[in-house]
Amino acid sequence: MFDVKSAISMLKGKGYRITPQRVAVLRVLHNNTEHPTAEEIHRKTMKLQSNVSIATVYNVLEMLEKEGFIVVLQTPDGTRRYDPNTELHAHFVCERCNRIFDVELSQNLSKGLLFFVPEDSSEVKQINISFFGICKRCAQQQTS
Amino acid sequence: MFDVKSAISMLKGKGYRITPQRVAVLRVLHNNTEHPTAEEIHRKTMKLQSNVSIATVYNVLEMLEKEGFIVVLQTPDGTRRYDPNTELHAHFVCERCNRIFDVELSQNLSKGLLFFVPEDSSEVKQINISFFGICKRCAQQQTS
DNA sequence: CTGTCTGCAAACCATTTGCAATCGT
DNA sequence: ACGATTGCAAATGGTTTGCAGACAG
Repeated sequence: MFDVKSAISMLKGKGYRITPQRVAVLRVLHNNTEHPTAEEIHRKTMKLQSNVSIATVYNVLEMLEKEGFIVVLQTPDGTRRYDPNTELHAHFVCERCNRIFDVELSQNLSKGLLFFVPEDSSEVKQINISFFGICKRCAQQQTS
Repeated sequence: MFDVKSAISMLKGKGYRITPQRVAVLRVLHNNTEHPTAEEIHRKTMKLQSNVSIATVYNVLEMLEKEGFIVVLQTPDGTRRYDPNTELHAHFVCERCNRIFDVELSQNLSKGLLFFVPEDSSEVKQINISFFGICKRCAQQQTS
């Protein structure tokens, strides 16, 4: 998980301009374990910085992913969610409410997985492990 | 991997009508390891059955997923791809050309993964393991 | 100052939807 | 015959784009 101050100085070092919009998105994502959508990030960012457009949120998210500060998750409903935790871990994805929960993996299993990285591909940049099902909260509600 | 004839009889047993469109989509997906998009499936299906609309392809795919004959994969570019191989296996996803390649996992690792299925969620219906990177073919081409 | 970054609003495009006509059973 | 299924064409909605103005360095 990045630290806001050091993330800012790293971005500055790479030549990026430090705009209030970028800082606000960084602050929203910092320590965020909710796997928010772009729209949710936009809503929260506007509370810190009223003049932020959704287009800018997408711009900043794309930049943060490119620079390795966040990872992007595709959900079954076709939307994307953003995760500042870039360590190898798994997700449980609720197919009803589309929320995502973190699932910790053991060191052993993580290393075991890397063993299967296909060698004929140049480089594996990311690994995604997802369990799909219905979360506890949705399971308790009637199945309409 | 389903067999076309037994898939048809299973669907018939469940009360589904056996339309030429459904048979054609089943035939396109049978033994298909290309992880095609809906549009690719539509194109190939039309070669077997000229009167198939893209809406019907989506209908049939949704039904086949619901009945457990195929699994749906989300790609980084936001489109969906369809896989008739419902056994637990991993994928290598090329972030440049968006093609998907199968990666076999050992029995041991598969079982190890199941160990991490979160117990406080009612039921895990599917597990997805994906490696992201650049495939050999794309890596050989110049990086524009 | 200068070129990057932003906000706006339109464009994009995979997927979904509504409905009348068709066709499997 | 009857209701499930289809094709059509429009709608949907998350994401992207083009561009003029704003602003960080």
